[in-house]
Amino acid sequence: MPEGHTLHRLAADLAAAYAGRRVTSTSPQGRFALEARRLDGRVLEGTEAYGKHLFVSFDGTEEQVHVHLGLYGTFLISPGTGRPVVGQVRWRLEAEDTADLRGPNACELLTPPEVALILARLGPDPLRADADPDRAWHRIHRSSTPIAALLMDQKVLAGVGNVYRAEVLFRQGVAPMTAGRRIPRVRWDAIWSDLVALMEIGVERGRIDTVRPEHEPEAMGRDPRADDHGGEVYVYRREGLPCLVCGTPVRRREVAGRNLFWCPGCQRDR
DNA sequence: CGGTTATGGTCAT
DNA sequence: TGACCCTAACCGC
Repeated sequence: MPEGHTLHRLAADLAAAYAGRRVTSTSPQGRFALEARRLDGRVLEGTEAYGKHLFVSFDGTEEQVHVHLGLYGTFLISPGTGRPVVGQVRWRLEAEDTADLRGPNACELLTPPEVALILARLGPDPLRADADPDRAWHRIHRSSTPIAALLMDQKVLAGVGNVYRAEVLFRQGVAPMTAGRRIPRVRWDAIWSDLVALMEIGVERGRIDTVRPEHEPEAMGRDPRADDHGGEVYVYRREGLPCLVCGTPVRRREVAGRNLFWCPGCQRDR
C-alpha cells in the first residue's frame, strides 16, 4: 500500500480522529512499549507527512513518533475502543477510535535534531505545498543515472514509489533507462506536475489510479489476467499484457532493485 | 503448509 | 550487490 499518498492520507485521517484529544498509547506487541507508555494519556497535537515518513507530535514533549511503513506496514483506524488485539500490533492509539500500526519499518520516538536529520535527506515531496521541484531538477539534470532509478531515490524525490515511477514515465512517454541528464527541462516539468496531480488523486481515493478516461477499457471491463492491486494502472504489474494505448506487450525489468514495468511502444527516447 | 511476493529502506561488503 | 528487517496475502502441493 504505502507510497507517499498513503502517508499523507494517513496523516490527515489520524489528525481527524485524534488531534486535540487525549489518547491511550500502548504497544500490544511490546516492541514499542517503553515509548508508548511515555506518551500514554497525552493530548495528540498533530501529524505531518514528508514523503513516505509520518511524524506524530504530542503536547508537552518535543519528541515525535516517527513511523515508516516500509513495504507492508499498515496503520488502520477503526471505530470504537477496547477491541481485541489481532496479530502483531506495534502501536495502538485509542480515543474514540482505535488505530493499529502493524509491520512498520520504523516506529520510534525521536528528538527534534533526529527528525531534522531525516528531513534533511529527503528531496521535494510532490504532495507538499512547500516542495521545490528545482531541487530535484538540480540532481536529475546532471546525473547519468536512469530516470527510472532517480525517481525512486528519496534524496531526489520524496514519496514516489514503484507504482508512481512506472506510471508517470508511461504517461509522459519517457523511456525508463534515459539518463537524467538527457531529460529536457520541459519534460521534467511535465513529470513533476503529473506526479502532483496523480498523487493528489491517490490521497483522495486512497488508491493509485493513473489511467486517463479515454483509455479506460470500460466496454470489456478490466483484463482478467491483470492482477488486482487496488487501482487502475497502465503498466504496473502488467507484464506481457497488451498496452492499453498501443497494444504492445508490457515489459518488465529490474531497475534500482525493484521491478520496473514499461511499454516499449509508447516510451521511447526522444 | 511451505514458498513466494509485495506500493521500502538500511547496513555491510 | 546482497542480507536482512517487518507482516500478510496468495499460490501450488
